[in-house]
Amino acid sequence: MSVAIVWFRRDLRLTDNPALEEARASADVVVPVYLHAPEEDGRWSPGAASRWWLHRSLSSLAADLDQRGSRLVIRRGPSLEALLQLAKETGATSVHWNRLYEPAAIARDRAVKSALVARGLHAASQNGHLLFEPWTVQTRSGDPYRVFTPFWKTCMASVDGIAPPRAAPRRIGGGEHALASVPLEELDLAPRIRWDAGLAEAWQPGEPGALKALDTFTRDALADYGRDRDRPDVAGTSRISPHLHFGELSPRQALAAARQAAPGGGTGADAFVRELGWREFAHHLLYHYPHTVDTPLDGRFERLDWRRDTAQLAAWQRGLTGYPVVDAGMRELWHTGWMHNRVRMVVASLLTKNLFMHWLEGARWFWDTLVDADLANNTLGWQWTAGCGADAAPYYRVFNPVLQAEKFDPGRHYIRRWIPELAALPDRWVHCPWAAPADALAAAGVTPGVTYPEPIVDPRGSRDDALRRFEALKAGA
DNA sequence: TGAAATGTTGGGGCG
DNA sequence: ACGCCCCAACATTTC
Repeated sequence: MSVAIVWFRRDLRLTDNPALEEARASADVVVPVYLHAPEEDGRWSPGAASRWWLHRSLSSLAADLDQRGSRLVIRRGPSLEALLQLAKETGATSVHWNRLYEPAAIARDRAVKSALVARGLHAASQNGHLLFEPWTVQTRSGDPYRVFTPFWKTCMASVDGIAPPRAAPRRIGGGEHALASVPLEELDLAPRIRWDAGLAEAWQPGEPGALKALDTFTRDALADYGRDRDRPDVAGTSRISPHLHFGELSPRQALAAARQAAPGGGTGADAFVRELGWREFAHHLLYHYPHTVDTPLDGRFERLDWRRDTAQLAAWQRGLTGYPVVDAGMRELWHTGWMHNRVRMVVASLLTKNLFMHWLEGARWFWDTLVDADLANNTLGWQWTAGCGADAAPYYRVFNPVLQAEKFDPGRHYIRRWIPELAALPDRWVHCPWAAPADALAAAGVTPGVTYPEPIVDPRGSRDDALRRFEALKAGA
């Protein structure tokens, strides 16, 4: 009886899982394993919200495997030692996994693969995480793309070659083993202090929840995605980002769902597929420019003297900046582990371009609080906003929180939901309470500086200030 | 996947 | 009927 190990990492699904399929095809018995080795992620080991999600997703995967006659083995790292030990215990002759693209994961996997091979084991990695692997997309001159549109155009030229997702196996078997497994609870992923009620209410981690989210989205929101995706007050987005991050869903499944719902394309489906493209682009950049996790791609930005102000940073983190749309976003993040992407850009712009604080401060906070925290997407997003990344927003692109709020939360529903202390203000002042006359504030029960903060910075002045600071970069180019 | 300043155009009020 | 002014709406430029 031949035995194959499937090493689950961030591909916590049974559908469209190439490593699982390959293992099943090549051996009589498949042993699924998850290895807990956060130290192997280096400085970007999962934050609190990610760990919360992982706990639940692993629990879900274990249940799904049980249903199919299999049984998940959980072990602690180091990964290589754990795999060798497991191979010894099971007599496995091969190890299969799906590739990751973070620098630390690439280095670890490379070392693991060569060590396994050196000990006579077969080690095989697959693509289960991307539509286009980073080294397959390049400019005419053979360089990586640094601008999204031409990158995506090149990708789309071969999009028809992407294989349709494969169905999950009905039965996997092999679960009768008596292999030791660390109880999930012992991994200490779930919070000890119960701050996670809001997360639990908002999300269903695991493959069934992922499929449900994708299905709900394609049914209810895909057609209007082009129009509604920028609206934080509307359920206009897919909310599949954490599912994609943990691989409870493959991008191929998302692509296929969009095409199935709108065979001819359609603006909603096209806009959605384009967003999948940004995810691809983020991974492309991270693969080719791994130093960007903590260093600006545009080297001139290393000279910038970002401000440090722990009180202001704390106000930003807690949703107490005095800008309703910013505070609404930061509170949505804290409460649900997620923030609408339009609002992410607004809060990031305020931090980096009005408060002029280092984008890494924001990246770290997002990393700890987002359930979809993803090194590729987070790095691209923050460098884009700060203006120091590939295809970045130019330094003079500063979001005006009031205008953005007017445009994308016209009904004030988003603000009223997350900033209840402003809910009674008339529409006119909800996005800019500092401009409201005293009697309107009093009537709404708002006392500036007491029930709701005064703005932490003056947007006009700080914008001009930031532009001056950035100007020095241009001069030194 | 900006905002603000500046420029242009065209309709309507009015003498 | 005409020119003038105002200004909203839109386009372009600049940061």
